[in-house]
Amino acid sequence: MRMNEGVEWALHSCLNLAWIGPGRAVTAARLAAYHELPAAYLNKQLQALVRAGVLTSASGPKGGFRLARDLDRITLMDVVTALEGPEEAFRCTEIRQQGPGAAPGAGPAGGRAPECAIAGAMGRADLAWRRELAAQTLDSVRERAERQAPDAPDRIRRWFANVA
Amino acid sequence: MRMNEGVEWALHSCLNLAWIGPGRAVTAARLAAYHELPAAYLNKQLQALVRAGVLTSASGPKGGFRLARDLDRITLMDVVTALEGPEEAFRCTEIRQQGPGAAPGAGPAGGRAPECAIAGAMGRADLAWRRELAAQTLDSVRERAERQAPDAPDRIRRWFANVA
DNA sequence: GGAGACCTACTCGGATATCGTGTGTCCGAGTATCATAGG
DNA sequence: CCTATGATACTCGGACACACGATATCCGAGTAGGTCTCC
Repeated sequence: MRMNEGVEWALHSCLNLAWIGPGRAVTAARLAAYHELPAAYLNKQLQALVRAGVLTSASGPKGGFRLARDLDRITLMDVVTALEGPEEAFRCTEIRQQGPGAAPGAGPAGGRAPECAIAGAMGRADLAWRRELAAQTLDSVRERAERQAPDAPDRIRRWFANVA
Repeated sequence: MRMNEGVEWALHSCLNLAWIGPGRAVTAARLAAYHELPAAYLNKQLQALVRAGVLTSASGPKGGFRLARDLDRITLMDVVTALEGPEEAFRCTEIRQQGPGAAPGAGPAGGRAPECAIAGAMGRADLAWRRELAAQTLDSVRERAERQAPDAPDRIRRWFANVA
């Protein structure tokens, strides 16, 4: 059970976009170059964020990506869901209703069987995870990052300004 | 990000083992047949549980698997960790320290850089997930399952008795 | 009749193929900019 | 000089390969029980 690597890339890119400022769009190539990532693949991840409404994109010269809203209105949950999909990690395949020993009354087609106790338990854990993800905004992450490296915003702003 | 399907199989098998009773060992083939699962592959998952100390195994005739301890001393966390490994889903690859814009002082080799704020935030979510997994014992799951299907224990016990 | 050794059948355990999803790459559609020509 | 038009370069967006891990399978090592033989 391994999370898509693009989640890390996307989160860093969102923070970088915020530090650069909403003034202008930044291309996927620039964002990728900053961390030496494959540009086309990062582009793919950013597309997913656009579909999810976290970023906006523009084609052509002076085009690129920019944040669709402020960091304090973007949660970790938004980014993870955009890239990993809405489904939870544990997928109940209802094997309890398969095989010779399955309960006769509650067939898969018959329906209205109460939720599998195992799926319910795993679902509670998943819910706790999502709750924590939704409780943390990218702005809170940015705040912690700046506390650890106060010079980061300036350094990043300057680097992107020079390259552009 | 999808969890190993074997987790579901293992959890159901543990519950079945508990309902059958600690009297005798059950082979992977029997456990698999009950849900029409590939026997050899289920065997592989059960092996992992043995390595983790959740089950014990015995070879030869009258061999098979049995619970290493009572259900109330086995948590969902035990099973998940046994099959998925101890690492968390989000792996920080430290891309913040890669590329031309990386902080000069805190190289990967230099070390003692404070934890990445993003990894920390994702880690908190992972911790909430694991905490919930560790808080739920298989016995509590069994209890809920029996409340939903009170006839399940008897039906299972009888099926395994007949086949054996 | 009893005990010991051998044989057999059965199970786990790990090494070996196959498949699917994530990872990475490429080319086309669309657009803002710039140069150019005409009024 | 100002405006309209076409060419151009640049960007995103989705279609196309590749790789690695999960899935599935198979065969060998080890063991308990049964059987046969010998005392």
